Amino acid sequence: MGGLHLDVKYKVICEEIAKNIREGLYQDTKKLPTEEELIEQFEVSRNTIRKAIDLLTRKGLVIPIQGSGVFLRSVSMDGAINLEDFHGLTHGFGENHVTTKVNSFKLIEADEKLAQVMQCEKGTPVYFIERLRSVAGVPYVVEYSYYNRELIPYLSEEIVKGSIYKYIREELKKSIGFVDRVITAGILNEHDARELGLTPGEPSLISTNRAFLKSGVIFDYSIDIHNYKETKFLKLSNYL
Amino acid sequence: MGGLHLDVKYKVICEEIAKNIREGLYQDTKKLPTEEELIEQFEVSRNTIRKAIDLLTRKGLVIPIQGSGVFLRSVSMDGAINLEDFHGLTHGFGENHVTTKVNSFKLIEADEKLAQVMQCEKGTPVYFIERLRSVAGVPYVVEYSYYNRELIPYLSEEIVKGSIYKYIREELKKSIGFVDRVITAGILNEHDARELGLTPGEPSLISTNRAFLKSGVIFDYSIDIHNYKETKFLKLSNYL
DNA sequence: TATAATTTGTCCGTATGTATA
DNA sequence: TTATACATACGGACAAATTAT
Repeated sequence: MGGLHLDVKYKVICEEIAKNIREGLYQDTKKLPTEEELIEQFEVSRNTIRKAIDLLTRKGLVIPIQGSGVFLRSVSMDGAINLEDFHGLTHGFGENHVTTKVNSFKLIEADEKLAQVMQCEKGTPVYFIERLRSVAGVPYVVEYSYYNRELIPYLSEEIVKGSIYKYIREELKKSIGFVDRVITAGILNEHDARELGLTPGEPSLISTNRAFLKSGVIFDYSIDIHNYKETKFLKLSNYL
Repeated sequence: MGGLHLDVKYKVICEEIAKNIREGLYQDTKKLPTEEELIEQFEVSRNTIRKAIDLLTRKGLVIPIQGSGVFLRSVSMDGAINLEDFHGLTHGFGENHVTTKVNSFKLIEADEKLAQVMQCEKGTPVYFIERLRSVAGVPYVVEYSYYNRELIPYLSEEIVKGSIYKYIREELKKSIGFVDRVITAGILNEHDARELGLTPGEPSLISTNRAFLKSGVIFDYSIDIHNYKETKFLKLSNYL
């Protein structure tokens, strides 16, 4: 799940509690055990428990209220993309439900404009991929992606058919550090409309993304044209 | 900043550093001083500095890289709504640039459907407000808002003309706890198109929001129909 | 209504690990 | 290899908000 270093205590505990939440373990009280109880349960310090809860909070699963407890944040996330906890479509919807049609897969050289947004040299070899991704058989998003080959040295039709992010994490063992996402609405052109089973001129929900490795370099630039009838972005924020 | 309890050390330090960033103090190195230096500068513990940096990271201003430093995250936020750090239009764009036209302002009773989304009793008195908000003279968003009068006991035409959130924070002295936001795209109807100076059938970028007080109750439910030609949502995420 | 108990929030200090330069 | 700089983890003390008595 992105962080990958699951050997870290607070992340393990976070995952464990998240699993408990999914399985409905806290449904009677609608809140987590107290910090004190979790400390005993996991045999770690208070700081570590608090870091785990902080992670759960940032993912939008719980909301701590001083003096009262850590409450489940019951929001229906089904069929929505949680912007706080997004690691690719397959991770969110399950590998079985997501099917991918590869419309284009080629190696190109970055022109001036692409080089600028990807913060690389002009002429850098870049994989260009166009994919139509469907969820449960329904066209969901047309993705236009660019991957810097100097950072992602090998991609194949096979990999591109599945989850590229999963490949980067699990095979290349590279850690994704952070992502910039700009969300807008636009008008479908003929090509994208046809792919999505919609009509040109209808709206689209667009996400333009730049993904960075932990070292701070951009390895992926992509433009996602979403089916506006199917896509919901979820943003669960806490006041800072 | 919303949290308001600026008497808390790490929030004060966060604001201080944010101000420094805005003023270009770290532009030469493009990174913050080391934790050690910040500890000396602010005369606090390492934990407190780290909490401040954590806040800055969550707001999307910096990105810490282990072994290297805390780097400025140079993303142009101009004209965009940063989903991580949003406390009302006026807060983001400046009070002078935002003008508000109140199209409707009345007290109603929550019907079954509204009561359900606002998690209140059917029949609860609720303020209904329709506003057109413009930025620098350009129509930006049509807002349909519902405020629970049992939580926000008084609203006037005057307040509604300005920033309601500011009023809640500064006059009512209530702390906003968290917000659920669902972002979708839709098709403009005749009314909203006219308000936004667009054409019916054109796209809209829609944000449907529920805002909670720290105690966990919903005080505001609103549907924002954004001018798709003007609005960009920004989501700067770190991998968790 | 007032008090005490419960529960999370802030802040301090220290030690050790890990990634980068 | 060494030094630097952030990450993880432990411990304790007190404050603040809520809940129960």
